[in-house]
Amino acid sequence: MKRKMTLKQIAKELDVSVSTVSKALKDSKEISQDTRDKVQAFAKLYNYRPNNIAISLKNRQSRNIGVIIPDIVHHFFTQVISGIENIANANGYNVIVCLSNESFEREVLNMEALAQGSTDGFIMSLAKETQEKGDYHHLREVVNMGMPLVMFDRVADEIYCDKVVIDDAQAAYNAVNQMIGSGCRKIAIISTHDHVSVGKLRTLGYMNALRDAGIELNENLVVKVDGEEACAEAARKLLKYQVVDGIFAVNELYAIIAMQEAHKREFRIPEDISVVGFTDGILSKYSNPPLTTVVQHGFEIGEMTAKMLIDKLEGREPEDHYRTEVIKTTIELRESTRNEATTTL
Amino acid sequence: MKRKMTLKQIAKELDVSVSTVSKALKDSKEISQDTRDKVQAFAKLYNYRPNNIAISLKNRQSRNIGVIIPDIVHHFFTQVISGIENIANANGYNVIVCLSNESFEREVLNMEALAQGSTDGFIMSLAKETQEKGDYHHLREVVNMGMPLVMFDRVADEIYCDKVVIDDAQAAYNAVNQMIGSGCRKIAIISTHDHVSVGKLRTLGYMNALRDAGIELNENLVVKVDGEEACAEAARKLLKYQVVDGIFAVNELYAIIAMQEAHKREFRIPEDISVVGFTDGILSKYSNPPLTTVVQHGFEIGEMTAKMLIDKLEGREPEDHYRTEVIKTTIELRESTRNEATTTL
DNA sequence: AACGTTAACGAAAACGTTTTCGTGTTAATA
DNA sequence: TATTAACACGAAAACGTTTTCGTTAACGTT
Repeated sequence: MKRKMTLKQIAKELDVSVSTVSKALKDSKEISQDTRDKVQAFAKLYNYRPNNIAISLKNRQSRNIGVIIPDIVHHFFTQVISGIENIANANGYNVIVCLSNESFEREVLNMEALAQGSTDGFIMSLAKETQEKGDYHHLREVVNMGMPLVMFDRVADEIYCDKVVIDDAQAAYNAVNQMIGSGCRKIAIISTHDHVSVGKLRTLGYMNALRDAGIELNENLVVKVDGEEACAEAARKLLKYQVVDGIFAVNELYAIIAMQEAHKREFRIPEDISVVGFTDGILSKYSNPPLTTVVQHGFEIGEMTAKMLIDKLEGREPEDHYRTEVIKTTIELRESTRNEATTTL
Repeated sequence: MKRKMTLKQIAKELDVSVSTVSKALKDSKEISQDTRDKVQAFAKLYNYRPNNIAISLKNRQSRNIGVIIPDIVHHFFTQVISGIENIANANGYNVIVCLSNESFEREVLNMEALAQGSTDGFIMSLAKETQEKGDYHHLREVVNMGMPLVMFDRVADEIYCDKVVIDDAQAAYNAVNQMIGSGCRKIAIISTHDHVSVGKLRTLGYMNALRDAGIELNENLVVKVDGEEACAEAARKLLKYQVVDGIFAVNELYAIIAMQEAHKREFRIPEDISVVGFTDGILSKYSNPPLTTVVQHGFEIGEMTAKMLIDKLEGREPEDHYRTEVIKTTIELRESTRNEATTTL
């Protein structure tokens, strides 16, 4: 490993002091033009670059942003990372990505490791396990240390920090409302056994939409499942034993699976049954027929989290004041729904 | 921002020297049991953690791995990152992710920024622009500095470093061979205008498979496209003007698009036409019918790159000796092909 | 009494910066 | 000529560690 050029070496070579070199490189007028030129030329020649670590130590900041997410293979999270990276990069920050893999322990370990100087602040979405446990001591700790924290998507209400979320209930409401507008009356919802808000909120939006349209809630059309197989099974039952003319699924995958089951039973989509998903991903775009979905705008969420964090880091926002930004969802109308001239949201 | 506990503070509080504290915390027997206990208790009470940055500076290593990839929203890359993260984490390394967004400039900038102490080594896949330019000075630079570099997928042959790739030609050969085995004789290939090896190699494998099966190459069945629309157009022409009983696409998306076009023209899949894609992603699994694909095993590729890098970093591999690992691909047989009892590869 | 040994600790250097506060030299001013 | 101001630079501290090399005191050995 070749030694890297340092101020000290330059100083020695040019027979000046380290301070002089440092100042000369910053074009400080405390140093004569002559010396400045000499130093700069030498530095350029040997391709001198200041050592990030030394600067971090000196300034007590790393210019790194720690991102802790449950998992990276989901489209939504990659979009968020993309957005974060975009803003971070533009502001001279690097992004350190850690995966909790939905594990509480790894989430804690990762946070603790990064919190000791590696990172100036955190952006995170909670692991499922963490949500179930409801143990947020690690979050409290970093917040108490004065490290800015921005949570998104899966957030902990009881932690005081900046947050970026979508209005799940409203988004679900809009989606279901759209289905109603296109003539659906027997709309089923396929949701998850969420220990968390997300599933509940989306179900709530579903119910409100029905209520506001004067449609009575049929409990048989409200199903909660975990896993692909369970979803397929539930869809089969739904289609076999119930009268259904619309299915609203709380994620993309469940919607696709429901569509597949509908196909198998020879339902026509969207003529016989409309299907709407949540979280716009690549599946929705290329499924057959393409799926109408609620778009969460992960990229914008990522950008927003990064903006909020950097604002805190650079002192543009007061430390002790926390905001919760709600990012608007939209509906991407595709061919799995009958899209009359109803206003798109 | 509350000050973090440091050795110096502990020393002051307990009225001993910094060195004593440092040694006591490491349970050095140079220090009396008494003092050790006292120091450790105090440190625990105040939740002392050593500052990563200071340690990095001292040890001249960051325990960070820099990963530079063109883009993160593709399933393949997220799988690779997952694999990297998995191994890195297990070995006490963090992963810094930077996106080049296929831009040469950002790739260079990111590398240069990370190379100054932030990172002990790099794992990367080249941006398209970089490949077109063929300008690899930034890679040379980090290699010359003695920083380990591992390239994967889109690699630069002329750079001496560790590499992890798949055998594109062989994989394509196997895929096409599989189609031939199931009775296809008029097999088309939809490839990209790659300035790079990948497209060429896969086409080569396609040709070899035909040759070895004694099937004459029909140039009309070899199409190169860029972009989704172009692909759809090409598929339409293929299906309209040529006799085709199999389509091999060099990526997942093109395969799906080809299937859609085939559906529109009322071809039955796989009865009339077999379709095979490359790069197993979520689309393949949930398309209708599910798509037979060549699986690249991104997770394993990621794990391998991380292993190789860490081996170098920890001195388990000689600095000046470079390996190229070829990760085996497999074929995931699904319902877009007629899967006779031919050996799966 | 002189010497060596050991235990327990501290001082200081080092990692590579930045920044404050001198200090010596020269030139301008009173 | 004496004073001041400007200029050009260096020394040293600081960021938080780790590690080497003392140093001191107590004790045991001849």
